[in-house]
Amino acid sequence: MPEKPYDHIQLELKWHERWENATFYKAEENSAKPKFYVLEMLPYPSGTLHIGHIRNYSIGDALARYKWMRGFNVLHPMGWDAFGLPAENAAIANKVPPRQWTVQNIAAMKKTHRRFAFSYDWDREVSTCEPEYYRWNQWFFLKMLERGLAYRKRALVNWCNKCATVLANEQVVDGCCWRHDDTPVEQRALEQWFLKITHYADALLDDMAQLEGGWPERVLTMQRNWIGRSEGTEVDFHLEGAGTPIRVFTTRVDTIYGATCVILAPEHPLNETLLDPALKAQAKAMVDGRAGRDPGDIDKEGLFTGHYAINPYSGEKVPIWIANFVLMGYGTGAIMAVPAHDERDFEFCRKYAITIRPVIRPVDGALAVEPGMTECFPDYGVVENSGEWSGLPSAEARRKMSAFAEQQGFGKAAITFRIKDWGISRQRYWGTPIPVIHCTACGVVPVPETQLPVILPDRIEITGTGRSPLENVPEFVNAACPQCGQPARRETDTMDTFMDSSWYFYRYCDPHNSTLPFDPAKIAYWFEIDQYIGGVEHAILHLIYSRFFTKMMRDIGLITNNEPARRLFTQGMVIAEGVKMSKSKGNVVGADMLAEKFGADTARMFVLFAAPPEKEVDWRWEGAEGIYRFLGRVYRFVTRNLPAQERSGEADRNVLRKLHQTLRKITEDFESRWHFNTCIASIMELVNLLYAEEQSISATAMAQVLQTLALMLAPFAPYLAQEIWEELGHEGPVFRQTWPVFDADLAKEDGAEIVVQVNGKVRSRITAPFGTPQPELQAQALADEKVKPFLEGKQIVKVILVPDKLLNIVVKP
RNA sequence: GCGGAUGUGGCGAAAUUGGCAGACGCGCUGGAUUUAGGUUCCAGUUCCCGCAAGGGAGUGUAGGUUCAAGUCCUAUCAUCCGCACCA
Repeated sequence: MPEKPYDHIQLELKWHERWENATFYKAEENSAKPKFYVLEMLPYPSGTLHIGHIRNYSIGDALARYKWMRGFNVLHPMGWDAFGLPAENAAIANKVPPRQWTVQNIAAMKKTHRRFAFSYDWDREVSTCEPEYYRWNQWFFLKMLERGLAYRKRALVNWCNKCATVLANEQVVDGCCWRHDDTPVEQRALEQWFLKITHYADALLDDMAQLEGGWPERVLTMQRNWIGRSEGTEVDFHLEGAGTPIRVFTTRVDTIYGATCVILAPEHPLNETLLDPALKAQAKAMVDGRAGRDPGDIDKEGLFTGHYAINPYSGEKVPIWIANFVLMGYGTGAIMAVPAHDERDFEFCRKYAITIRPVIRPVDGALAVEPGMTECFPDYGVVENSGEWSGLPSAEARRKMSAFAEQQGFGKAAITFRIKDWGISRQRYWGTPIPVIHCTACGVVPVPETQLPVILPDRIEITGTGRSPLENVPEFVNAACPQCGQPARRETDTMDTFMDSSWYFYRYCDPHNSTLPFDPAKIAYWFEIDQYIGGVEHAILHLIYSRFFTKMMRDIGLITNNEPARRLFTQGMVIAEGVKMSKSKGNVVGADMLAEKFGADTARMFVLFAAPPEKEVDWRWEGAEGIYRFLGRVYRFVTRNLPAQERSGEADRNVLRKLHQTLRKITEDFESRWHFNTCIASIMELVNLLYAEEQSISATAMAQVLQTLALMLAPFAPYLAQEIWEELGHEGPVFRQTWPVFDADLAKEDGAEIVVQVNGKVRSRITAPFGTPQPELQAQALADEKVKPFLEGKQIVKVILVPDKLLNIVVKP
């Protein structure tokens, strides 16, 4: 048959229509097959998919299709992280209600999704802004409230005056609001709802052992740092005279005899009673002065309070200072300064001429001498000049001195975490309403479960100024107290949208359940997620919240797994012609643009081909043309060889060998490292060989090759693979066929090609049967015309053989 | 400042365990097809010398280990990422 031109538009359109109502991406409910849950991070419905999304989904899609072909019952769902501030901003800018804006965007993006034919089970689609979904956010909130895992407290939050709202930490850029880069963010004390993630701090840290190997080390390290567990001692320094003692946290209680002052954070509550008005003002200025600034370029500043405290070990009287480098948010908000053994304390005490007293000497050295010290000695060593503790090694002193503090009642061993409880209150409209009611008589009353969901009202005016938009909706705000029935006020804050994404992947398992967030039996079947794929930018926030939710759900008794995902893969970014893509640069490569220019197959295959998936990809249009050419080459070759013609068959062995080598490579890569770039390259090599040998391939071999080629392409280029599958006379979806098995014997070379080196330099190559022993190879090599000149007049020192690979003759003059 | 990753042709990259550096693709050059352009097909393409055969050099830089180093070790530079007064 004459070859057909590769008309990707017609070809993709044809299958697009035929697949419109296809059911073959549905996960089976009761299956005898082993299950495989592959998940890509759900997108925010901004309105368009870009090349970065396409990369993420192409990786997941290739894996899902491969797993199907390997006989797994695959769950491959998709949804929308549909709440969030951009919808509100759009509402202000374009006067479009957030819901309408969001729903339109989802429709547009779903269309693009379908165009790319990603293999999702759309029946399980989840959109987090729908009451059927967010009611379970509220349900989880109530469960946490019952267990004391959700609580309300006054806390400092980031506040932007121009937005008149709280900002999340990640919306503070260089100390200013992300929307107003001329407006410094203020710290304001507000009543906020918190989730007690710190309750699970140890579990989150310890269970990382289960993730080792399955999650990127980088992500685990980032989480470990974020949780920031540190073991130390809390010690009370009593005030000289009366007053609440100052509790400090230190990891180096062994250095406490070297403590020459106590330093409080400028916002430490004790300052209220300790400071006179003038000093209070200075302390306040200190707090404001460091707000949002890069800690690296803030100079250490402090002031003496005029008060003294007593070191409980030595009985020594030390001055109490306030300094800007002591953080209220960590430990107890107060430290003992040991300038001789801590870099920051050293810098501070030098500046203010506070005594520096060495008390730790290096194990094999002498105690430093002051005055004259130019740097501190922060390492462990041997304790000196410390009363009864002198002579002990640091580690032992830490233990014994902690125990002593506890015995004497002025302190204890303590563990401090860097991670803080998760503040989830947002003074915004487009989010999940927090299901509580404020009653003047009963206080804060949870909305009863039976009254869920608390529906977010649609009729609302968003101006972008003033208070939370919900406060202006009387029919929302005014409610009866569930306890006493008297008129009360509904909470108008909504939840952080990270709530939504913390458990959506559970909902996929049972998306239409109206009595529970999901049926535990279904979770027991599908979980853990076998492969989660997404960007590394979520390493901390989303991925730590998700792990927290999983532990909370386990403790409620809903699930039995400890962790949400067994394996996590973080794909690299996509940049455009060397620079980061961004709306402001106008260089965002949109998915629809791609589909129009080259078709979905080319676009998704190119992002896989351009680099291994964990690396950054540089999008270049010319590069994509190469893939387009390749797909055309495949299609033309297949169509002109149908039906296969009887030819000599001289090349059969060669071609079949290459075929099985290719198959082996792709199979092994899917099972291990996912270097799809080299997988695609090896298919190209195969096709290049087919072009070269076209006239010498028998009909039998040709049929075999074409069929396997279609199957191998199925995970990467589903449209083309399907079209070929049909041209070959088959029915049904190609990606539901069985993945072909490679034949190790067919893949084997006929014999070994052995590189002959002289002093490590390649001089010749010889062929020999596999396993030829050294003496024979050596004889052959020594007789080789290309090798001889390099041996002349030289003495052979030794000969090294790497069996079936290489022979190195070492000579000297 | 601390921690991590990366550095290979004009470009994206490959080399999975110390054993042929540059697979595959882009771009470029030449040829065939075509009225021409495009498409398609074929060949060439790390650098230097050479008509060629061939030779020499070469994986950020400088050393080292080894018969053999892109790969291991030491130092150093650059880029990117993360953390950053965490007591």
